[in-house]
Amino acid sequence: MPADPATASPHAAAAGSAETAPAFSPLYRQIKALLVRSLEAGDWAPGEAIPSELELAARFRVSQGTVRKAIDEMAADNLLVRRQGKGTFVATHAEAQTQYRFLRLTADDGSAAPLQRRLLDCRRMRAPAEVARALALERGEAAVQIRRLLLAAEGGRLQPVVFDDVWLPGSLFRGLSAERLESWRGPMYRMFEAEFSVRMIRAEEKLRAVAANADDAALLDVAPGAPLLSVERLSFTYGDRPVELRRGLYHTAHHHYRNELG
Amino acid sequence: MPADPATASPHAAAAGSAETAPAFSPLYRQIKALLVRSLEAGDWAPGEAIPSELELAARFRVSQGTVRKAIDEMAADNLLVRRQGKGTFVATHAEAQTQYRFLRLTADDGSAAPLQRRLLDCRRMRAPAEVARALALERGEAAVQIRRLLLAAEGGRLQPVVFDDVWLPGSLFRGLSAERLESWRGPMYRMFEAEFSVRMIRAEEKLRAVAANADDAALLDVAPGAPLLSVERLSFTYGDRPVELRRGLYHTAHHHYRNELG
DNA sequence: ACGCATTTGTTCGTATGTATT
DNA sequence: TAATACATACGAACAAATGCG
Repeated sequence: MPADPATASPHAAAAGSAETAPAFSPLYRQIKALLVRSLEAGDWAPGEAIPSELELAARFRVSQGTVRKAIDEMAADNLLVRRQGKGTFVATHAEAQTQYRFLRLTADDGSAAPLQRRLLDCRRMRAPAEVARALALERGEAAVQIRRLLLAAEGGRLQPVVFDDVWLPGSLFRGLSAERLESWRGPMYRMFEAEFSVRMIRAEEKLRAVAANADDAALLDVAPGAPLLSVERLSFTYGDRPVELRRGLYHTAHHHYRNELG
Repeated sequence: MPADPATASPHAAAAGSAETAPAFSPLYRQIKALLVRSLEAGDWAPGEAIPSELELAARFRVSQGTVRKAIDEMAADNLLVRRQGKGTFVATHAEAQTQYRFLRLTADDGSAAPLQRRLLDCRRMRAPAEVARALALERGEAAVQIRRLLLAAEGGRLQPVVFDDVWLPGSLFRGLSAERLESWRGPMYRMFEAEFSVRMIRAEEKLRAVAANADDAALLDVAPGAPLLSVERLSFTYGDRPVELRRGLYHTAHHHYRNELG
């Protein structure tokens, strides 16, 4: 019989609490919870390999199969990436397949040319009420606002396609500045995890069609009133804590937002 | 040692073909392929239970664990639904959780009031070129066009929110008529699988913001030129065969399209 | 170039727990 | 209560991929 991995065996846990929602949790889920906590605590850096299944099994005093099932779920959650023969690695926003995991914009002609970035500004300020609410900040707490354009090369000319307005909790992103953003090569989310240890795990988006106002129209080089796709994104890190509010305006004349329904 | 489930053992299959893409496929994937073929052939109707894991294991001469892994993947693909203590069931577009599996429209206030349907017309005709291409039909082959509105009760009045323009292959939907659509209670996809044995497994959507033309504006009760969310959906059945092309126009003043990024 | 050790992937078998009827 | 079906957990063995000596 395996020793208990946490402070209570699954059966003791089941018998012990009689009122909470998850009154019982199978062993592999307890292992998963422990592993998630290790990820959260930064025990293993993004891109790094976690210990092998056998080692984890020994550490937790459970069978390899139980560890395997925990890791399976975490891989399905995009927290880990398995590579046969090599090991299991902490997921990153840097890898080829997941490079722009959260960007669903595609050119209508299917060309996968990466978009150019143009930073408009990056400022620290008190979070506006709406932002504070979304990010669960106190009234008047600091926030960072980033505004930028993404541009596509169309017929030789750079055309703006996306206007992003990003809000981050100031407390988590001390030292983030326009200069650091400018000098960073690679996806923004990669920078967040590498430089600020903030990992975007999951996001919820709300899409709607809106008419361009004068400012948006000027930025995106469209006529005022032109239809734009508004994408409001709330991104979460471990423990479903919201850590980014982003509002994107997409000019969808030659691009579209693709989605897969399963 | 288990007898081979198909006509060749995994190793024989691996040794046998030296040029095809999936030169080797693990046993549980071969089982999965067999089960998918059974679903496709209609061996078990939607909503019906498939044989138990132990029975399938005996039938295919493999262990229960191998069947289990095949079923696990099919459940992840939304082809099957597992229910502890009861059995494993063929997925349906009728169940509560999956009732409107493919409809991502949500009211801004979070109310989950179901939308009313209003059928505009249902006609058979030769498929237009664009539709024929999307559905892989021959030139001039028959198609069915359905047009309808979805309406929400807002402040006591019914307001149109979605205008759907649906195209189906005529050969698969013989006998589909406005009358049958009118009299059907429940999701359209549920009707398709129950009455025409066409199961929508998966879909790809392309979203963009467009300006309402005169006809759209009249149907959706908005001003001409108003921004609308265009959702172009291509739905697939088994074997990734396209069986529906749908273009929805969403009025997103009080509703939005929600999406989850993992 | 070859073989070996390591790590994940696959498959089997068995026992027991939990949910449903 | 008993039977059935899926869920969890263990253990063992071999296959496939990788990397190193």
